[in-house]
Amino acid sequence: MTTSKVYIETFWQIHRMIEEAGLQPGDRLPSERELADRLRVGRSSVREALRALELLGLIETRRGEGTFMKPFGDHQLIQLLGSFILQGNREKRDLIETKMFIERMCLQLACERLTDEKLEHIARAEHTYDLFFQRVVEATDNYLLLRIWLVLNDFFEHVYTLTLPSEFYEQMWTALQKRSCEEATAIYEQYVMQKMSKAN
Amino acid sequence: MTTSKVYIETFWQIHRMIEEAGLQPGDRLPSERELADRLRVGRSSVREALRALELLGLIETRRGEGTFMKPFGDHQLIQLLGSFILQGNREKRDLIETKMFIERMCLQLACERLTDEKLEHIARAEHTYDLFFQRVVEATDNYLLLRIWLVLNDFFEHVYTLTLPSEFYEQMWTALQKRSCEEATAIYEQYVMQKMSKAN
DNA sequence: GAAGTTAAGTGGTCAGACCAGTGGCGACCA
DNA sequence: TGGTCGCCACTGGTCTGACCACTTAACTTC
Repeated sequence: MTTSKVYIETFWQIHRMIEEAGLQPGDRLPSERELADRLRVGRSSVREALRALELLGLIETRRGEGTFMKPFGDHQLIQLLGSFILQGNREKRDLIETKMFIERMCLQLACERLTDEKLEHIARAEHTYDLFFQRVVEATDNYLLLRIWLVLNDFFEHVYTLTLPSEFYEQMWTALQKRSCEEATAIYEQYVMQKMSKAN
Repeated sequence: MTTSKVYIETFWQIHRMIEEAGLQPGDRLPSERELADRLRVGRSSVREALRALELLGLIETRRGEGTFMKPFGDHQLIQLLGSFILQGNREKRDLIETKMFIERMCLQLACERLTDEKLEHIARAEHTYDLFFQRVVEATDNYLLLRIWLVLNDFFEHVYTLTLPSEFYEQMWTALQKRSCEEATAIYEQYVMQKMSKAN
């Protein structure tokens, strides 16, 4: 009311600055020190504002290089999911259930849309669950879905570590190569869902 | 995997602390200085982590008083995020595709878990798409899924208005009453997906 | 007992220092 | 000439200590 918080003010000023300068994805923002200087606020306030912009997915910071506009029209609605974090086992169950459902959904979509190029990309992925599956989700060509999955996976990693045998990755890749939705789903259920049901 | 940035680590540590202490809405968190002391990081890092939690709607800070758990149910973030949406066609496609997929997922889950009480609740819902479907999603008993759907729906409403004939609601309710996943899915595809494919 | 004062604690902000990466520029060498 | 190496300026990341504005509660005073 009386004095609005500086970092909020700064947030909007930077946001306006981005709009007025017409910054495009990949473009660089002024350095934190210069922003602080220009807006006549402390660097810490600038940083708190930048954190918000980062969380919203508008910018990306790279140490030693600078702050950049993030690629893709990245409406970060999904971050809202963060509000679910309020404690409890029930939320964990919900998280696992939702994540598995979405992953199966992605497998289906991937089978429909998979290009040879994307297939190659998946093949080259390391045999860790998150890296492998990220490429599968990318193959769906649905950026929103990717965002949702990334958030779910991020939370998931703080709860469990999922390691699967090499056969899983090999069989899954074979199924994807054949674009066989049924086969991919079956493999997923056999390995992942079985393992997660035991973990509960 | 390993996040080198302190403020991200701190974010998760505070989050864990909230969980383990079982903090409820309205409860107070330790002061910034105490958190910094306890987690052995600088106060500025604590503040950047708190900013993130605040943006996610988990906490609320009151100058001179402290930091408190926030009651959930706040839509303020959605409004904030709303100012960032620059709707491209690709994003629309992703939104519609994802929302429809999730709704079908919810139909499946609802058929598995639907209680008579929830069924009644659905029956009493008005015949508007969002109100009807919200109750369906609620019937899945998965709060995370509900959160995701609410966000998707919120944005969806800024793009389209979906009106369906009464038959849809009646047929759907009949299918749910029978707990028939196949039937419900078929009705969904017949009415919703058909209509949306034309809208594109 | 009530009103006013004080002191301690809290979030908000700033300035300055240092660390750790990045990248460009110039000196040096083959 | 062409390449390489190393220096240095600049960037984000972090910490510290200081001060302000505000709240609360204990204390003093009438």
